[in-house]
Amino acid sequence: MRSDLWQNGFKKTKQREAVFAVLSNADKPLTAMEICTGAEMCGKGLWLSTVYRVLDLFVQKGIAQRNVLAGGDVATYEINKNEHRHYVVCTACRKVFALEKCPLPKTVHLENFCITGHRLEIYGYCEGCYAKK
Amino acid sequence: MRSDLWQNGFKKTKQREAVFAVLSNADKPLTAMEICTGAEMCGKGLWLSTVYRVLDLFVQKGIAQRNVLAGGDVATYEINKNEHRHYVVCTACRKVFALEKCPLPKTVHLENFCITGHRLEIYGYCEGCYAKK
DNA sequence: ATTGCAAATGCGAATCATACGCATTTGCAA
DNA sequence: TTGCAAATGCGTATGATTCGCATTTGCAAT
Repeated sequence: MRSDLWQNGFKKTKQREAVFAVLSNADKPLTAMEICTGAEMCGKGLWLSTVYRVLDLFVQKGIAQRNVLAGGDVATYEINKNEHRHYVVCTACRKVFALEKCPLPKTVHLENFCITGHRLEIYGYCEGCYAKK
Repeated sequence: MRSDLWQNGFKKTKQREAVFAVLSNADKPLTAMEICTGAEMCGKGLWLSTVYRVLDLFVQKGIAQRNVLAGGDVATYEINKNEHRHYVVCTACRKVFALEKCPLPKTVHLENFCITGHRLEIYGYCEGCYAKK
């Protein structure tokens, strides 16, 4: 775990560590609910509203990123690795796969706009769902 | 207005025409609420739940597309033009601008996945908001 | 035109994700 | 060890979206 994590002026708590741990071990973006049920809180419960608060903090501090995948209606969160990640979503079964590298050229530039990031999602049918058609 | 629109087996109603008209005249994706208040229903009110139902129908039939722009929590809808569109979002003031052309190379391909589309969003700061920092 | 009926809408209430409020608890600096 | 600001537990509020049902309406058949 990053040792500088808790030195940005905010307190180290079990809840925050738990949320961070779940996000760190995930290979895809997770919903607040998934984080809540997936968290190991040494036997004690972790409240959903706390998860949201922790996530808000992480997003604000740049530790995590929030987004809503295509067609979905719940937000998902992931650790903000500096190399950005993109996902492939099956519109039939809603499974999510990570893309290894960003297919976007590095040269993108815009007039009168300061680009800080981008979001790319590819959607379609995964092998299994395609077969079913 | 497309003349084949109402021949796909569903009824032509004032409400559907109104929603379609608003979406057609928009130059950016709109929320259900914006569509609701923007609709001209010859004096009569248009209910939000009806707007949602009409939008669901349009999405199902491929007439419109639904998405949730980065950082936001409400869905937006737009007419599904065959040439796809992408947007630039200012994370400070939440203004949305359309991108003229897709910067993604046409050659993107994936193993074991049938790509039907993609979604790209660029975010950052618009001129005004950048100046304020 | 009129009729009949399935489909669509008006309207309100339900649901679900997310935010908020406040009393209690907990890190951590002094 | 103590004090206090910050964080959490826990419940409730809010806002977007969906559902249910009685009424209305488009349209095919008469």
